Amino acid sequence: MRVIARKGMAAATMQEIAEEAGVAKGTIYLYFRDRDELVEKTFESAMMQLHARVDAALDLDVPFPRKLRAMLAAVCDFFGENREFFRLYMSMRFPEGSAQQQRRQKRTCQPQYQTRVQRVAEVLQQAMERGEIGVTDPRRLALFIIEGSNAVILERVLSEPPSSDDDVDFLTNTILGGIRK
Amino acid sequence: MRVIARKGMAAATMQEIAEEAGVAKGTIYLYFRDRDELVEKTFESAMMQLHARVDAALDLDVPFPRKLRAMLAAVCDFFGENREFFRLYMSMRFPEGSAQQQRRQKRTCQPQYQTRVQRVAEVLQQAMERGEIGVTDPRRLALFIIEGSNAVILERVLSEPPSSDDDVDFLTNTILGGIRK
Amino acid sequence: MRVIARKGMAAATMQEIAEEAGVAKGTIYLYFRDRDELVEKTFESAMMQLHARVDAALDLDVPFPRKLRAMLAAVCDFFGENREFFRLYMSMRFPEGSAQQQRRQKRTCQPQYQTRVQRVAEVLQQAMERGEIGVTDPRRLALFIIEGSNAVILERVLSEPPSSDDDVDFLTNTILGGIRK
Amino acid sequence: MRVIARKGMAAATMQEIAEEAGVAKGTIYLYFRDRDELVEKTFESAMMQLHARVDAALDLDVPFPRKLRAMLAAVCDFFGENREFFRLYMSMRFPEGSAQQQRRQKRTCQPQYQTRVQRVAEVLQQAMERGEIGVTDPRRLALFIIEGSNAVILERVLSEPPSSDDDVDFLTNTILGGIRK
DNA sequence: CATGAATGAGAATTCATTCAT
DNA sequence: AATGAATGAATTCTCATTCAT
Repeated sequence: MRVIARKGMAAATMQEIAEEAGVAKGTIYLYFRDRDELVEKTFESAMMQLHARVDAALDLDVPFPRKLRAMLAAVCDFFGENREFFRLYMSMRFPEGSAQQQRRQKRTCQPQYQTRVQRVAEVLQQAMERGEIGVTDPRRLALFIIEGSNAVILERVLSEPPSSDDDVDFLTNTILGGIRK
Repeated sequence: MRVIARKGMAAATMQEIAEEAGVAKGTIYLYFRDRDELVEKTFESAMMQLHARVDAALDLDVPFPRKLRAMLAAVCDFFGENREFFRLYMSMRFPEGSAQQQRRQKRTCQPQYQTRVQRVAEVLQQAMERGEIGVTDPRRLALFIIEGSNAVILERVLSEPPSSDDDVDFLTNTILGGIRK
Repeated sequence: MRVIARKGMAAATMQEIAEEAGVAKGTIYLYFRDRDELVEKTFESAMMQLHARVDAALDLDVPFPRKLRAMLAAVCDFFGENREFFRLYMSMRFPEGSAQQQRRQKRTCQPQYQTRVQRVAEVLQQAMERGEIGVTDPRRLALFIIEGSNAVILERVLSEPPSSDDDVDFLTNTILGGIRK
Repeated sequence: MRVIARKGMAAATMQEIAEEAGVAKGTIYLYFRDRDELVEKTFESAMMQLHARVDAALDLDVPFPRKLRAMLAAVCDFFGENREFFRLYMSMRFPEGSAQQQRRQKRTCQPQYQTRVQRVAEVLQQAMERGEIGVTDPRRLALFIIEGSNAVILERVLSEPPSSDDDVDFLTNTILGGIRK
């Protein structure tokens, strides 16, 4: 995961991954059929961590605004602690490589992403049903919130040095209240 | 551009690009020094097209809400017409490859992206100064709007078949009014 | 000839030769069947110039020592004026490339070299017959004199800046008198 | 070394070298960074062998004429046993290829040649100081003897079949006594 | 189990040669 | 006659994968 995050999915070599892992190249093949499977499993494992934190926030039994804020904080923390993870995240959304590789990645990685979108959409749906927020398409809203937030969070996390402006406040307010005066 | 968009920046081979272009491999080298330059120039050219449309929308002399809607419509149309371009767009934001390649890509491609962010931020700033929208950090707001919108637009463009729900309406309303009831 | 001398036979490209000649690449093929023929003809032409000067010296009707000195002076002058020619000269002696290329080069270039050796050997033979020098194998002697002299001459010509020690004196004396005290 | 000697430094391909070595192309790159390093190391290794033999002859504690004869015999034997090595030897003196390659070759290969010249020059200098031979420029003399001898030795070694005339006698006598009657 | 040397398919790049203009 | 854009075979180099130890 560290190597793929650093070099990007396409440029990460088995040699470098083996070195970082402190094993020989051949050893990797005792645990993964081939490079593609390694990348796949790495994705899954990385996303699990993000999922776990986001789910914990979404499972809180609090009013929606606090739930939203908790989720944004979880994402913010996660990317802050795993500054290079974002590349895995991006690679996963838009698989590269041969048509076959792309099909395979899509099969295993997209579900991971879709799960996250779906989870957020469900929470939004509940909030709509409880009258906490206006009614609209929950799925599109989930996408909008997730990626809009990611962009803001990544901008800071990737900048050197990361400034401490409070993105969570900014995002919570913008999402809840919009920008109209 | 078609090949890079289809296979991803790292997986596109000179052979396939040549075939798609209907020329021989060697011919490409008459027009580009090497693979890196080809990718670079392809980026620039592709982003120019998007920039041109977005700028046209932002240059309209209309109230901010209509300007925002025009911009979203421009992006929506562009990605609808160039369904595979999005991958170029994503690759550009997070360059892959060797450290050297990454540095080079950062040097040439990031500015293209930053230009777009900056352009939107300026328009937002103006709207704030005119009292059309609430005052906040224009740059973060630009990032949030651009990537949140992209996510929604891409979701539809990439789905088969693209449904006709009006993303522009959805996005305009969500951005302007927020989701609070 | 200038390009081959500068870059070496293998590294000289048709493009660079064309540029130096001030014509287009295609034009060269109006005058030479292919690259091999160009190299061949270039060799011949270059050697002609050296031959002409050496022959003029060897044709002088003077005692052998003066003839030897005149020949050495001719070679010295020639390499001094054509500082890069030596590379052509070396390439010719030991053809490189595929077996086929080597055969072809050997066929056309070796005779040029052999002609020079033969010419010197004849003059030595005459000197032996006239009792001007001791009797020995004239062909081996010719080789020894030619290449021994070349080495000394090239050393100076290729050094920066060429010093003015008199190689012709040194060589004439060493060849005639040997090194025994 | 065999392939470079056969085809010449510039025309030897990695494929052919691999075949001759009985390994796959890729294997070569486990032992040499790139083609240039392979050529470099091959030079060094080849010259070491020649140096070792020549040095052994020059280190003998015998009068100069015997020392000279021993050196010539060493060279003669070496080229006789390594009939194709001469091409390496020649390539080394006059590097070909791009300006960059030439610079690199000059840096690594010329010293090998210069070492040999220097070694012979020192022995000549000693002989002069001991009054064994006439006083003259030892460096030029070394060049003259080395290359003159090489030419004679190669002529025989490269001819098919090698005749058995004694080059060592011929050379020793000519160098010591000159050709004057 | 672990290793890492060896493999060879595949990618980028070069350059002699052709041919329509 | 001259041109130079286009070609594609040939070459260097990389790296996922295998397998004998």
